[in-house]
Amino acid sequence: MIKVIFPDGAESSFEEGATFFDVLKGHDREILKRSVAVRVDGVLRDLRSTLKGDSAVRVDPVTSDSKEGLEILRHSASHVMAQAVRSLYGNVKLAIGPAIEDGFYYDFDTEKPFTPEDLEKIEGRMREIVKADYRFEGEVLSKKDALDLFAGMGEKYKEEIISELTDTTVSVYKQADFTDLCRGPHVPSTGYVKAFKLTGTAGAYWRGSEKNKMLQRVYGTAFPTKEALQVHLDRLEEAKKRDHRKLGKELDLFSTSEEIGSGLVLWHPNGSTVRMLIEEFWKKEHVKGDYSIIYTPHIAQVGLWKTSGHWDFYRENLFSPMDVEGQEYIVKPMNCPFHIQIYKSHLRSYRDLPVRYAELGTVYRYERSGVLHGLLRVRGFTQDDAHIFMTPSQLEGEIKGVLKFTLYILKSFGFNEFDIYLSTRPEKYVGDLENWEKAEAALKGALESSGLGYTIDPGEGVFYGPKIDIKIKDVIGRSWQCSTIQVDFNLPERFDVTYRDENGAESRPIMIHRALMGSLERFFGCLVEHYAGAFPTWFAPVQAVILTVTDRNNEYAGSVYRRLREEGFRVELDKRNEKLGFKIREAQMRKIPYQLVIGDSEEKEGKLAPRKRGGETLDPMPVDEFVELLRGEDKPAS
RNA sequence: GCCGGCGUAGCUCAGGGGCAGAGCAACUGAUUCGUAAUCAGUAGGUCGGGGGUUCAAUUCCCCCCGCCGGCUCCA
Repeated sequence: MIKVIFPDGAESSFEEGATFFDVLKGHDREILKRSVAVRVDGVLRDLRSTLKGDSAVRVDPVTSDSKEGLEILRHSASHVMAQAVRSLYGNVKLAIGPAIEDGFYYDFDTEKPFTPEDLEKIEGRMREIVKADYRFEGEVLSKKDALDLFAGMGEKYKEEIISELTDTTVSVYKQADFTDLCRGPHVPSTGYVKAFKLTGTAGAYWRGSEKNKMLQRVYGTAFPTKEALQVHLDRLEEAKKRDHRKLGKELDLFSTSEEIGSGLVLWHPNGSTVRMLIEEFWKKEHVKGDYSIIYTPHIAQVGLWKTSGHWDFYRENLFSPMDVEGQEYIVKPMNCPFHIQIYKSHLRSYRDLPVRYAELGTVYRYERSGVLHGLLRVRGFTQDDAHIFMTPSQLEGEIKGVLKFTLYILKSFGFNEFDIYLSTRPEKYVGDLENWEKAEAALKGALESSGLGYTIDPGEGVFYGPKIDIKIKDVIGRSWQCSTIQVDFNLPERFDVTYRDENGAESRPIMIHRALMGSLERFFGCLVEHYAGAFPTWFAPVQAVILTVTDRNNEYAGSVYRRLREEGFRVELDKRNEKLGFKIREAQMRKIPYQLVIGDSEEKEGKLAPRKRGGETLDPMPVDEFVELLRGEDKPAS
């Protein structure tokens, strides 16, 4: 007999050879219903596998609503999909089919790419397979037997995977006549994959390398219940509604033009107003934060970037040089060399440090056409850039200061949840190891003494130094990479940046590169999606629109309009000969925070009747009172 | 850059080898109206661009451009 200990502390005994089905059945039938696998002394196993060995084991059910369980479910769904594809299309080779963040995919090597109709066909066949409820049966083979098996099936990708495994045995799973290489575990049978949907196709390189063959990937998702699947699909719908590209058009915020070129953004008056307000706020806060605001040119001699190292590291992303009287110039891909030149325009003393230069610097990078995406990935964008030059002993304190400043700015725009990452030295790097270690330690120290939780992203640092990235969470839970704080020992070296230390000796300062919003384009796109276009009053392009009920009210409405304008508010006056309902609808669709209704009764009493964007109507109030109300909202969140 | 899809009026979209369609927006007129669409009329197009097949191409084929979903990349 083997003693089984459950997570709640309960214990029972079973014969060796009992399946985990039997084990759970005796413990809790409800949990068994939701279980897709078990953890046995910490190791994931199939429900169908059996108890053996030790005198006592701990058994934790893995339910489909847990993170692990969901992964198992989705992984099984990918096998169901592979089975469907295999049965529908003859000459298909299987590559890999893992569970991912929001679902699963499977890569196939096919003669013809899948069409949307194929997707429906595959989904239909998957439903048949689910209905047939085939058992997932695991089997362990020797490496050689497995190689023979998959070689016999012509599965060259599986062969490649197996031959690179170091284990002496490999496991395979079968359902009906379909066999796949798989570590497992799986749900007990295909019937468990009740709620799934195929979501798209894509080309994907074998093993993620451009040098390899492009395979056909099919994406799908699966959930424990139809309801959970629907919630997920609704969330995708919601994200679609918030898409900044769609809202950008609807709210007349920005556009791009085929005649101008890809990835180059035109900021329309509405979008420009938001940007202007962001920039004004940004500048004011940077002055308060002891930064000097500077401006630098858009083109410069290519030598600057040869010195910086970017010419070697990022040449394929730089726009081609232009010839200016025999000198090669490029349009700038970053601002740092300019800031360094300003620093170097004087001899600096340790007493001058830290020196903080901030610039809303517009840069241009040649992004490959396939990667462009709305405002989030463009070829011309404005960084809210700054470079801080400091002594080594100032480093940690400066990083702390930047962290605090960053969170303050982000919170001002209504973002309150963050994921913080510390990216360490990548494979391709410059500089010596000692400096890298110092820099990583300084970043870590600043995070820890600021009491901020973070995740380490190994090898994701920039070639010249480690960095902290802050991702903001939007209102529907998506992450956006905006802020970055990078330590750099390299550029000061390359540009021979110096200061005189306490002993009058020439010393090397350290630089921090940092951007809080990243780029204004990206940050704006994020704001659009976070607020679904309904911007807070303080940076809404139009804060209020006055709506007259009839022509009789035009004169009074005009005086209210002038008053609000004089107070500095962004107000419009809609005195078109239209019904009130029509004007409200239009203002509502433009997501203007306040609609101010003025009819005969308001006019008589010198009032206005505010209606909020959400539909709430306020009692008519004197104009002065509304001025106070609006003034109260016309400022950042924190 | 690569794989796939798409590109028709300002916007959203229908159509399809034989005269180019709707709704909204625009414009004109009527209506003076109280919290999400008043009515009528008018105008609007190189069907992304170039080439080819055809008596005839917006429709079929090829190339290019742009956009979308991914892959790869992202200082």
